Amino acid sequence: MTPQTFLPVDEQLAYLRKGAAEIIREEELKAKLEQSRKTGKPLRVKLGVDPTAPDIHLGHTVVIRKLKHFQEMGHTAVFLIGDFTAMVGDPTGQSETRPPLTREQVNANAKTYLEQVFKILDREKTEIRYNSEWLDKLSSYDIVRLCAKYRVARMLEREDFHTRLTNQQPISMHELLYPLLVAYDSVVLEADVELGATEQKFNLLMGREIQREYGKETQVALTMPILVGLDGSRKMSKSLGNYVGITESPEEMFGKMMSIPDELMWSYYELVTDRTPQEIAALKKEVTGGSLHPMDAKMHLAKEVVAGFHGGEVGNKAAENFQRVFRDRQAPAEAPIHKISRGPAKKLTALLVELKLAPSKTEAERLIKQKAVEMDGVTIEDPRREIDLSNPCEFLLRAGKKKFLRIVVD
RNA sequence: GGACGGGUGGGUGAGUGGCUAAAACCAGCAGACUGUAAAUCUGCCGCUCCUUGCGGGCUACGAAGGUUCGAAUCCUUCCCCGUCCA
Repeated sequence: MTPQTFLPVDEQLAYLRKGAAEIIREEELKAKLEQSRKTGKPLRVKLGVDPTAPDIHLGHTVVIRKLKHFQEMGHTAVFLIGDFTAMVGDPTGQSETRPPLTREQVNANAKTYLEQVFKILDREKTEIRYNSEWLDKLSSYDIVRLCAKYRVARMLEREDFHTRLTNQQPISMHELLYPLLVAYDSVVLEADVELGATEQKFNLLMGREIQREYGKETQVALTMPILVGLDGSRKMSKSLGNYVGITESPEEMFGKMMSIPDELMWSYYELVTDRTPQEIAALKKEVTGGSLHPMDAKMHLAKEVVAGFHGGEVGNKAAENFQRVFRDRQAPAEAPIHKISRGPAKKLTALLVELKLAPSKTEAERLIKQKAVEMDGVTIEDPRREIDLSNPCEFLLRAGKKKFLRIVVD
């Protein structure tokens, strides 16, 4: 590899620091950056992810985006798939032991994960590793030796273990192993920097200590804040349903972004866009000064996020569509089209379920009774309404605020 | 192994034989208002059928049996979780 030229350290640092919750220790990062600039050798930046779910959402992207920043600065992004540790289960922030995943689940998840990750990272420049590569090979002896390098009392200092202990909740032995294994990954990968969410702080710091124990240079721990979910209060997570999946359609994504509380948009600007801190500050000033409507500021945000995953053109379209539907209260320019073949008349309730606009007929009936269902802009009030499907036709069906479907009968 | 305590709808959690599809709260959904923000108000919030009715049926309170006209509630067995003692 040809020696690389890097931006001045201060410039790099300013960009890398953006949005970060904590850098431990910043002086070390600075020193490492200086060293790398001098030698032309990029830093190895580790981001470990456990493929515990098949889909990633905006919350996961915060830290991936930071890895991207390092990549943009010319450093080596090491994307570590914790295929082994996923089977152990990260106890971080868990109030209970996680059910372990099977190897098959983990592999399947890892695959879809990577596809999604490369919407952000540069595939060509990313080093992808799997920790089963080395963790699978550890002998019992190796594991005992690894365990010998850390003290129980210190392990139990962790907040999650501590609260579980005081709340008389169970902690399984293997959960104690998790932080050690993750730390060991850093030893093998010779990480200069490890990224993680704030809740990973303990694990990242542990990496430093274990690296030291194994005679390696210690990594810098850079933590990113947890992205708050759409509800504005709890962490973004799939199980809470307050998330934006990165494979979602532009319209859905846009709509979801617009539904976040106003105050939240600033942290979103910081954590899920590549805007510089100065730009964000300027924007914020405009809004507080009254020269920019908060909704417009939020629309910019939504547009950027959508554009990031679907392309700029699509972002603009999603914005236009949003204005059309919700500001001007018109039918969307392009609703997803659903074709159905001709047949006997069908009850609207059944149709709604079939089209997945309602989870059950009971629910569909409720929606109609609550005046939430429209056909071509006309509210349907009769839950017994039947839809004639005997002739080719086309209509726009709306269920609730957000769900539109253009039905084509042929 | 012993002694206790506990398992109720997405969550917390009431309910100790009929008035209970199961209080209350949270979450969720819809409508109004609006900027699909927040706040607020109203309604809904197991499934299904139709003649859409304060309608019928089915399923549901860890599991399986039993007692009873009737069980989330009583009995038996089992499973699971926690605490304390060893």
